[in-house]
Amino acid sequence: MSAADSPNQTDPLLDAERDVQARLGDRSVDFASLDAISNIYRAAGSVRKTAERQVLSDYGLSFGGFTILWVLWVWGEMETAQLAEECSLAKGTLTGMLTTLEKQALVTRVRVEADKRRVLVDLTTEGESTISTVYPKFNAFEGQMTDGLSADEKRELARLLRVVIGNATI
Amino acid sequence: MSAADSPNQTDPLLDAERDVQARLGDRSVDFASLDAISNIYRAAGSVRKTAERQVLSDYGLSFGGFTILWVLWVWGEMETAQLAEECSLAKGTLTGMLTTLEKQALVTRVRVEADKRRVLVDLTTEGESTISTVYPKFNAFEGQMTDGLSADEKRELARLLRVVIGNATI
DNA sequence: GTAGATTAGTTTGGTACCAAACGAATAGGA
DNA sequence: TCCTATTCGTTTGGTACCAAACTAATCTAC
Repeated sequence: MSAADSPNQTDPLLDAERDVQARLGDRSVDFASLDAISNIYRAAGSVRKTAERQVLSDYGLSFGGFTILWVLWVWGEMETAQLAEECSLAKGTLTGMLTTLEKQALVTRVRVEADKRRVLVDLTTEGESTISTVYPKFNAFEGQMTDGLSADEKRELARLLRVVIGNATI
Repeated sequence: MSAADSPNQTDPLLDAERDVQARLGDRSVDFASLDAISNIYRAAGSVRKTAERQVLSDYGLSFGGFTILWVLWVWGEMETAQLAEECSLAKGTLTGMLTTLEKQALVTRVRVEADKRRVLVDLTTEGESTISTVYPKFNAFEGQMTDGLSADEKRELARLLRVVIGNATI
């Protein structure tokens, strides 16, 4: 616990809890849930920003663009709807991001002959070369972001988050 | 473990790992870090969307707007720079969001007389009333998102995430 | 075979978000 | 006392993102 490490200093976390409780008066606050959930955002935001600055900006990729390339790289060509689902994006958002990636010559869109409503998205040769260069760096970055955690702790973190993801996607 | 629960079904997580490994060939992949970090995004994204839909939309608040109100509510009036830092937002972003909240009559901006570069932001009476109504619902929602985790597991989740946050903000 | 419902992707309108450039105000030294 | 450097918040230009409206294609009943 960070508080135990420095017993003579004020713990900002406990300060925050005390201030929140003061605002809430006699109503009870579920601090365990509050801390867990709020740290999820903080972690996601700072890891994302750091990834874009340290890894992705060199290749002109946003975090979302990187995710799209990665999904296509691992699972192969895919229809728009499935790709949006896989990347957790609204389909309208994906349209715009694919246009960006198309301009960068990293992906192609091909209308399906048998059903002209559908569009197949795939990596170009350049897209494949980009993601296969970037991904090892990104994975190393992921290791750096989890530095200080044992392999078991990383797996435990992933497991606890899966519970939250399950609760949120219901 | 989810794989152990259903030994006769294919585990999508392991499928993904196998496919990623296939793309990487003989290069090694740090799957423990990959799963931990990628679940942070997934969790943050789905919790955020769910919060906006289930709790915040009733009050016309975005997630960012809610965070601003919450910080002001707990710690009181604050200068723009400090508020941006506290909310993990770029200062330019905060300017726009404060304009939105000002239009909604939830916050005020007052230029500091002694130093006219500075601006103090504070809740209006309506802003205070809004956040004190919304926050208990939001905290209940946080509990719902961590349903299935013991109090110890929630605290462990928060602790593991603090390590990641520390790594990212260096 | 065609009218109506459904489905797929795109467009639209709007907020959120960042980094960098900017302008006004202050501070600090010569 | 200026003159420069610094420090504020805002503006700018651009992407990302969502929900809802829209368009074209396909399917289903009849």
